[in-house]
Amino acid sequence: MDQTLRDQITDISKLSDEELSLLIAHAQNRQLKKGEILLHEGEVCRAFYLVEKGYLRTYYNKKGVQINLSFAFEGNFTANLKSIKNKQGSEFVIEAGEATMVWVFNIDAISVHFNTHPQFTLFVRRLAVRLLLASEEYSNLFKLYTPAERYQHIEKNNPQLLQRISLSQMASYLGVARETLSRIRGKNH
Amino acid sequence: MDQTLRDQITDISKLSDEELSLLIAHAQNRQLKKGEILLHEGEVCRAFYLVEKGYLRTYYNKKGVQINLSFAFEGNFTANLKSIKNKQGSEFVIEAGEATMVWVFNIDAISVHFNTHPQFTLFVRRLAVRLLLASEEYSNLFKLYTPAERYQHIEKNNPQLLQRISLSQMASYLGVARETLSRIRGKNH
DNA sequence: AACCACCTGTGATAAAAATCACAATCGGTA
DNA sequence: TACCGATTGTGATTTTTATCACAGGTGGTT
Repeated sequence: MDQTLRDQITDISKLSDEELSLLIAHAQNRQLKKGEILLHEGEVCRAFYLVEKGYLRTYYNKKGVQINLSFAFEGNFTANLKSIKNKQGSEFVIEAGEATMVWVFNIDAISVHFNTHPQFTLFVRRLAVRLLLASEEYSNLFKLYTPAERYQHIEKNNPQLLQRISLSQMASYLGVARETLSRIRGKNH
Repeated sequence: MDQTLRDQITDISKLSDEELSLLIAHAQNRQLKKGEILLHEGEVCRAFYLVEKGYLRTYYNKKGVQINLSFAFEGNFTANLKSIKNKQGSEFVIEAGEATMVWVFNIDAISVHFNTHPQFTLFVRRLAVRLLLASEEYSNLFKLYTPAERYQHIEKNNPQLLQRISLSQMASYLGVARETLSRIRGKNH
C-alpha cells in the first residue's frame, strides 16, 4: 500500500526498514482541493511535502500577479527551504493545482530523532541538495536561454509538464507573456 | 596566521580543533594570475574553493560570449556542485578575476575521513546548502524583477559587488546589455 | 609625454516582447 | 442543444531592450 511512499523516500537516501517506518509514522496525510493553499505567504515553512496525487504549484505574488516558480507532481518532494532554514516567513505560496493528496513531513517532529537516527539527518540534507540543484538547473534557463530556447528545453527535458499544466501557467513559469508563448508554440508547429 | 581560514570554515559548521586541523591539512594553496582558469569547461569539479585574496568568477560560455553566473570574494567559498555531485563535466568555467589566492579542498581527499569524522560530512553538506541557497536567491532576481529592479537589488543588498567588478561584468551578471545597464545607472543618478 | 588597451556613456536604429483587444475553441453542465 | 467560463490564437500597437557606431575617459607602460 505505502510501498511507493517507501520507494520515493529511499530514492533520496537509503534507510533501514525500522527507520523508514519511523519516518513514515511522522508523515501526515492531507487532501487538498484545487486552489487550496498548503503554505501561505508569510508563514514559516516547517515541513517538506511529498505529492501522492495531483500537483503542487509554488508561486510568488508580485503585486497581485502570480509568478510560478515550481511544480511538484506525483512522487516528487517540494518545500520552501529558505524559509525552513532561516525560520523566516515564506515569500512564496504553495498551493494545489488540482485535487491533491500530499504527505506532510514535519521537520520538528523528525529532528527529534536526529541524534538517535543519523540517517534522518542525511536524508533531509540529501533531499535539500536535490531540491536546490533542481532549482538551480531551472533558474539557469533564465540566465542562459531566450524564451523560445526555454520552451524547447522544457519540451525536450520535461515534456510531461506540458501535458499537465495550461499554457498560461507555463508562460508564467517561463517568464513570458501568455501571448508570446502561444506564438513560440505556433512557430515550432 | 590561518586563523581567518579556521573562522571561515567554522562559520559554515562547527568542528573540533583536531578536525579543523585535519581539514586544513588537506587544503592546497593556489596562486592564480588574472584570467587564469581554475575549473575548465568539460572538466569534472572535484573540489570546493575558498578565496583568500582576489576573486573567482564563474561563467557560462554561450557561443563565445561569456555569461557571468557568480562571483566569490575574500572569505567566500565556491564550486560547481552539479559537476561534483553527478561527476559530470562542468558546463561552467571558474577563473580568477584578479590576481587571486585560493584554498583548494579536494573532495576525494576529504571523503576518506567521512566515516571516522562524521562532522566532515555535515560540513560539506552545510556548505552545499549554503551555496545553493545563495544561488537560488540570485536566480530569483531574474524571475521576479525587471533589469532596473535587479540592479537596485544589488545596490541595496550587495553594494560591495559594484565596487569590485566593472560595469561590463555586472551587465553580464544581470543579464542585460552593457549599454542598458549604463542607462539604468544614469537614471538612478 | 605619448601610446595603448580597456572601459563607459550616448545617440540612432532594429529586434523582441509586452500589452491591448477580440475572436475562436473547448469542456462541462443545465 | 444552448449556455457559460476558462483557455488559447492572433492582429495591432506600444514599450522595452539589444545592437551598432562612435566619442570620450582612465590607467598603466615605455
